[in-house]
Amino acid sequence: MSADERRDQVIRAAVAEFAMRGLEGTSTSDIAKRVGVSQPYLFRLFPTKRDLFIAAVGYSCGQVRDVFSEAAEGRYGTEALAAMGEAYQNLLLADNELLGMQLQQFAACHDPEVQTAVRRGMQGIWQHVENLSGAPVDVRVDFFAKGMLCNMIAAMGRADGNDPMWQPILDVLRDESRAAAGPDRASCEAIPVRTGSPREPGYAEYVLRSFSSDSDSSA
Amino acid sequence: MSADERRDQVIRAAVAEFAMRGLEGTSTSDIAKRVGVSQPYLFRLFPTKRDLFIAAVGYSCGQVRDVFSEAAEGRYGTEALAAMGEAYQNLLLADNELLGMQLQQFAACHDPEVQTAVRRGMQGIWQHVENLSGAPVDVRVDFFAKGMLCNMIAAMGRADGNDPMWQPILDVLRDESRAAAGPDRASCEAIPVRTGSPREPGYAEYVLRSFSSDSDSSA
DNA sequence: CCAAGAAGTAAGTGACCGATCACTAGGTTC
DNA sequence: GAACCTAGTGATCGGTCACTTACTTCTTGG
Repeated sequence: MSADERRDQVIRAAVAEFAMRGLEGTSTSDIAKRVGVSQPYLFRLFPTKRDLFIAAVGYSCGQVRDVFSEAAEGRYGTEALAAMGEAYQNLLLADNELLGMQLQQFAACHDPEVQTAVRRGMQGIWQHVENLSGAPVDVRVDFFAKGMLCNMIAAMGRADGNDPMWQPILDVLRDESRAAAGPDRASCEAIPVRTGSPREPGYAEYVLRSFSSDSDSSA
Repeated sequence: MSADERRDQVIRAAVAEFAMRGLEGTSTSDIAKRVGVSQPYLFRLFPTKRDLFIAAVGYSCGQVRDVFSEAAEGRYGTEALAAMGEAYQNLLLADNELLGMQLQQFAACHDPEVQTAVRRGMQGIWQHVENLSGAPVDVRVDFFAKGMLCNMIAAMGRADGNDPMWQPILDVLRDESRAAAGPDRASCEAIPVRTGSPREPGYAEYVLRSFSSDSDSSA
């Protein structure tokens, strides 16, 4: 298997592991074990654990963009937003690595390099939602705000809808996103949608930047 | 110094440390150093590091409640909510441990015991906001959703308002909370406010539960 | 056929971490 | 003054961590 293919495999495994225990709580052995390679080999593919984490952040942000693209296909304005929101909530219900990475990446923002990567990833998602929906900024702010609240409720394990306290809140989150797509909010319907935003450079770009010519110069 | 006073001191130090590096990234020596006691002594005050983290979660949730109480004093309905929101945003600007604990506690929710503690803490805050504002559930959902979004933007270091991309978003967050308190949303104005919700059992209750009679029975 | 380079690993390193244990100092009570 | 309690420490242990070094095996193209 080529190193690039391996790197891809490692990143996917890293997403799964980092999503559970975070940057500091995950050992490189855990990731190596999941891939099925030796732990030292990870350090040939990625210079440091943090760099692998950053790549995982980029990958998972790309996944979010893909989910949004798929959900919004053929829809416009707030209707697209509602579809994206519903797709996202459904994703949180299915135990998914996306939630974990969302939580862990913000928690790891104390590290400046991680922070920069997270910022870039979130900007990419934000831009993508703007391109897909064409909705005005205040509507998008609402969209993201509620998404973040969904994350927190899901983190607390109350996204399955079996809790008397959180269920009404989840209902509000779901109903409002549906209502927003209804006919009473007409301002966005006519906004032309700029689709096909060029796929932003994600983890692949990172890999290229870091490993374009990884030579043992001292050998 | 009595053990209870020390425990309090340790919890405050733990909040500061855990807020930065999280449950797994913080060493017990770091916390001990900050307090000025030996690291082994922490384990006389708290049985495990995780228990200390849980106590820190409880403490920081209590702080949030206190901030809300102070901000909402003498205000009602959405007006109280707006004041709380503004107080919270100002708190995020001043580099505060609250943000870090917010982020870290959700990231640590993979641990079931931590998750339970976080859920209890957030339920306490949620209940507190309901009591203070008396606002209907959809308004409160909006309030919390935007608070969570503020957290994320602050985590990315863009809460200081010097970023061309995030500034408009922060403006929306601030303006909307103000507008919501304006006269065009009257439904909540008349709702009587139940103040003085009994201070919920926080970390102190935890301490009592765990250390009510800590005896070396084998000696 | 063989050299060069790439994929991959076994073994190891020093640092660190959470937790334990045996112990001391100072005070209180009969 | 013996018995007892509480606050607090030094030493250290078993284990884990990220990362390194030196090696082997496989592939490939001239």
